[in-house]
Amino acid sequence: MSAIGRILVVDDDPDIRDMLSEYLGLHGLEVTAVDGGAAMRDALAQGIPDVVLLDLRLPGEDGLSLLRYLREKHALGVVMVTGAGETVDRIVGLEMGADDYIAKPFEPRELLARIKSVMRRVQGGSLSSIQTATTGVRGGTGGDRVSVGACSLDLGSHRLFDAQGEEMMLTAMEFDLLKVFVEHPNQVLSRDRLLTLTRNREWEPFDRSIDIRIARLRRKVEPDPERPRLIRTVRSAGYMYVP
Amino acid sequence: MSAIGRILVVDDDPDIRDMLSEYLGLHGLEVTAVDGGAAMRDALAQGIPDVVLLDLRLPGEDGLSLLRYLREKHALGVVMVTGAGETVDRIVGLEMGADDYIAKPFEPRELLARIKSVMRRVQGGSLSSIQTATTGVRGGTGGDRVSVGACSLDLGSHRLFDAQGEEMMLTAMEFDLLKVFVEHPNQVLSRDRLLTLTRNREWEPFDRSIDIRIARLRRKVEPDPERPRLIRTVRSAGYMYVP
DNA sequence: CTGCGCTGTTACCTCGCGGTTACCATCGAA
DNA sequence: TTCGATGGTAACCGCGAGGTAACAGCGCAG
Repeated sequence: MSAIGRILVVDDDPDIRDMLSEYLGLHGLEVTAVDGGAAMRDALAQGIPDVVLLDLRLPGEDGLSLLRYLREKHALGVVMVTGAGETVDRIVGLEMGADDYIAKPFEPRELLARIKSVMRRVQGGSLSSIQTATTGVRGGTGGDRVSVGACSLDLGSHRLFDAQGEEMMLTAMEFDLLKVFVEHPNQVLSRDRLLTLTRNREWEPFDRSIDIRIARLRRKVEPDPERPRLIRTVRSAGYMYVP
Repeated sequence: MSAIGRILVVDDDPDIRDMLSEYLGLHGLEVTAVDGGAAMRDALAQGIPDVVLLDLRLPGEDGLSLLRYLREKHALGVVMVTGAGETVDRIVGLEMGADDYIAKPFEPRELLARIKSVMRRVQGGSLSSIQTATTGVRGGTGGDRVSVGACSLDLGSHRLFDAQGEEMMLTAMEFDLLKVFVEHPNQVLSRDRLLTLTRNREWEPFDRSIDIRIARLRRKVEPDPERPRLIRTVRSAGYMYVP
């Protein structure tokens, strides 16, 4: 399953960084961990996470000023972490604009819950259709339906239906790949890009896995897999989806 | 005499909590009062009320985000309380999905009236009532009947009947899980989501409890438990109910 | 206290997904 | 045409996700 969000951990203790990276990673978050303000700015230059987990007490530039910096420059969620005796600062931190707060030593599960809560708030408006929190019972309809050639793809239920309405079973990998294509029509996507977009890994030369994935996907969505029209091969460049 | 309904008061002011507990209690409501978001979640883990009375201005996680949380996780009524000068937020609160709204300082009688109104709507209408199990028999509502494959599920009495009308015994856990599925058809539900929706706890990696629950439920509702069709496995994503 | 039923944990097994390898087809440049 | 480069895919295989049996712990009724 795709990552539920990206988090940047800022803490000077390497043990804590390792622990959090592993724990949060296992729970489906994409984690980056750095040790201080300078490294944080570098990381932000690489990409903006949904949430920053920020230690209040840091050598050098302290957490509050980093918080102020984040609030000025970026629109993201911030969860502050403070040492044991520093609960007094709670009000200060929150008034500064942190979205939530947790004191060391913390229960990993509680931290996760708070992060998720902030993440929901952050992702709520901007990002792509995460389950819109409708009031009451949701209608029985699945998510968005997208037509793919003669087939129809249900993004909510991960299901593909052919022209006759018969369901074709898709594996997780096939769905991810097809989804990427649907989201990037008429663009040549390199193998590298395809691997990144399906959150798999980096591509290395002579990696044929993408080709296999394409072949397997074509067998399911192309009317005539021998002569593919939907998912085109662009020689020495990659593949392209043309609706 | 039995309580006419259960209400959870979330307010950081102890005086207000005391006052409301007494006043609403005297008027036949079963009241629980807590001081913030964390305590609210704890209280919800104990049992789901009919209505939550939610202060908009709270230290820490503010009322709006709690409202969003409630709307995502539970089917219950929400009445927002705001401070004097905050009437501007009315629209925001209601658009967020609060069922009603009242401004401090309020007349207790008016508050009670609004709560009762929301409570009627919640208890009478489409919203569920898991809590009937613990509070004993609530008005003998005929309970909605939902068909699940060849079976039929009575949401009011927590009973499941097979094609021949024979009753199949369901444990509490099995009912909760099945109910969640019925309320979210054709959606892939992650293990994490399933656990929170059944009011259990957070999920941690390698937690197999959900799998066991699924297996046990399948044995009861699937015509052929070997080849499940109703409750489908979505590899590396979760499970999905397809009616 | 005792027995019982519910529920989570552990452990083991199974199976299918997805990647690697290998070989062939095809394309493009000489 | 020839030859290297590129892509298609058949076949194999390792591993990890998921099913579930068996056990343990717990709450509860008697």
